[in-house]
Amino acid sequence: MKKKVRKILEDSLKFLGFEAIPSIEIEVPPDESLGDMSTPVAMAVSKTFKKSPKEIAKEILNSIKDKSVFEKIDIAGPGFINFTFSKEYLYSELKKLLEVKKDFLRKDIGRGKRIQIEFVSANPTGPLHLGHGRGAATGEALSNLLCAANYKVEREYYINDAGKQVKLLGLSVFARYQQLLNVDYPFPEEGYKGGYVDEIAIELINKYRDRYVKSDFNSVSDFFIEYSYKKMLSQIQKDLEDFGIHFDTWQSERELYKEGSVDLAIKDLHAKGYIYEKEGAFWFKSTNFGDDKDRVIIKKDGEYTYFTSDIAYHRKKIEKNYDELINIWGADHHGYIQRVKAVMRAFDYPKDRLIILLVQMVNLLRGGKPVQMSKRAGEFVTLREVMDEVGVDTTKFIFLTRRPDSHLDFDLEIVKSQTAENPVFYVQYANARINSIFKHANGKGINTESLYNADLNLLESPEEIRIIKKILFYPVIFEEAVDTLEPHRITFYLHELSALFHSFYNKYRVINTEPSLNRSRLALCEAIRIILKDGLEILGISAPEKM
RNA sequence: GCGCCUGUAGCUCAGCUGGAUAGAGCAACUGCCUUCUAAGCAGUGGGUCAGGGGUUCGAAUCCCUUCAGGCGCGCCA
Repeated sequence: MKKKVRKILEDSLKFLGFEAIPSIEIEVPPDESLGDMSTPVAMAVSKTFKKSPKEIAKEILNSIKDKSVFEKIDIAGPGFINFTFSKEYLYSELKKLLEVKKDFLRKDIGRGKRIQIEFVSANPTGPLHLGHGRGAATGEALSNLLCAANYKVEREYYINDAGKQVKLLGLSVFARYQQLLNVDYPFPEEGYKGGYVDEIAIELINKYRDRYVKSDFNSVSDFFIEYSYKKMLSQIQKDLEDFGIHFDTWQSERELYKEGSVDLAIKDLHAKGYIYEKEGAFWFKSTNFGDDKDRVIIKKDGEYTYFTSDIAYHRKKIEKNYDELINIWGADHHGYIQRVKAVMRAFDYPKDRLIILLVQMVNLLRGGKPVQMSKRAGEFVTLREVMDEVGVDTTKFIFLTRRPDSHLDFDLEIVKSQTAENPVFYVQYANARINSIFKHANGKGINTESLYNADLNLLESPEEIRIIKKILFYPVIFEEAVDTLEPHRITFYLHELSALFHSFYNKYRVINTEPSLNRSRLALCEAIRIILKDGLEILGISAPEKM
C-alpha cells in the first residue's frame, strides 16, 4: 500500500527532475477525511527548488500518470499531498489477501538471513522473576516477528552454570541441608535465601538421608552445586515452556571452558596484542574500542572473571557465522554493553552486526506498594506466581503493549482487577466472535469457502471501507515493527483492528442479510481473522476459538 | 561525580527515524442485549506533552540546560 504510493511519487519526482530527493516520507493523515496516505515531500523540497510547497505539490500531482489507484488526490494544509485510495483498488487488494492468505502479509525483509537472538539467560540460581518474563515475552515476539519476515532465527539461552554464583547456590543448599539435619552450620553471608533452596535441601534429605551430614563442603561441593543448579535450570525450563517460550539452543558456560573456547579466546586476544599484565592480573585493553576502562580477564588468583567466558561466548557466536546477532538484556546490564562491543571489535566483527537491546526493569507492585525483588534475600514474586495469578496471555500482553525501554509498573492488584476487562481479551474476543459467526453461517448452510469469489463491491459502508483499509495496512505495520525491532507496534495495531471490528459487528449483521451480502461480509470477517491470528501468533498469544 | 533509561489525561501506557486539531485502555458519567458471544457498542468529561532555552516553514518528537524517578559505574556474576 505504502510502497504503491511511494513508487508513484518516485516516478513523478523523477519525471519532474527532482532527482536529489533523499527520502520520501509517507504517513497517515491525522483525520481520515483528509485521505489514506499523505506526504509532506513538497514542503521538504520547496526550499531547494525555491518554489512554494503548494506549487510543487501541484506539479507533482499533475505529473502522476496512473491515478486509477486513487479516488482522489488533494493538496491540503501547508502543502501536504493526500491520497485517497479508490474502492476498486481496495477490493482488488482484499481479494488478493483472501486468495493467498498469509503470503499476502509476509514481506521478505530478511531474505533468509541467519540471525541469532539471545534472551532471558537468567542465572540458574533461582526461579525466573517478572523481569525475566518481560525479556522472555519480548524475545519470543521479536523472534517470531523476524521469523515471519523471513529471517532464519535461532533462539539461544546462555546458561551461567560456571563460577561463583552457582557455587554459592550449592553452598546455600548445603548449609540448609546441614541445618535441617540439626547441624549448626553457618549460612553463607550472601547466600540465596529463597524457599526454593530449602526445597532442594529437603529433596536431598529425602533421597540421601544424612549421607552428607557434617561433610566438608569442599569434598562434596561438586555434587551439591551440580544437583542444585540443574534442579533450578529444569525449573526455569519448565517455567519458560509453560510461558510459551521456546529456545533452539542452550549454551552452557561450563561447556565453553570444557571445550577450550575460553583459552582459545584469550590466546586469540593475546595474539592480537590486546592483553597485558598489570598488578598481577591480566587485562583486556577494551579502552582501545570505546570502553571507559580496561577489564580484568584473569584475576590475581588465576581465576577467570565472568567477563572472560563472555568473551569466549561472543567469539563463538562470531564463529557460527550469523548474519546478525541480537542480545536482549535487562537494563541493569547496560554498563556491560561497551565492553562486549569492544570484544566484538577486537575480533574484527563489523560494528552493527551485534545489536544489544535493553529491556527495562519491571517494577512490581501490589496495591500501589512496591514488592521487593531481591533474589538473594529470597523476597520476590516469581514469574510462575504471576503466570498462575493473572494468566499467561494477559502477562505477555502487558509486556507487549509497552516499548521495551519504558519502565514498567506491574501492579498485581490492578492487573488482576482488570483481568475480566483486560485489553488482551478485547483482541481475542474479536477473533472468537468471528469464529462464532462462521459457525453460525455453516449451521445455516451458507457456503464459507472460496470467499475471494464473493462480491466484494458490496462492502460499501464507511465502516467496511475503514476495515478494509486497516487490513491492508497490516503489512506496513509489520514492516515497521521489523525495522525497529519493536513487536509492540503489532499489539497496538491489533487492538485498533479489533475496535473497528467490534464497532462494525454491533452495527451490521454478517449473516441473515441478502445471500450475496452474507458472503461479502464473511469475506471481510475472514480477512480480519487472518490478520488477528497472524498478529497474535507473532506475539505468542493464543487465539481461542471461543471465549 | 560520570554513564544509560524514563517523565504525555486521575491511573497504566502509545505516539519520539520532526508534519496538519496530541491518542488508547482503565477509572467516572449517560444510553444500548427477543436477532451472528454485552469479555461488546454508542456517547460525555478529562492535557502547562516535567520546567526553561534553542534549531525551522513546522517540535511531544532533534539539540542544550534544570528538576524528578529508575538503573549501572568491582580482580562480583
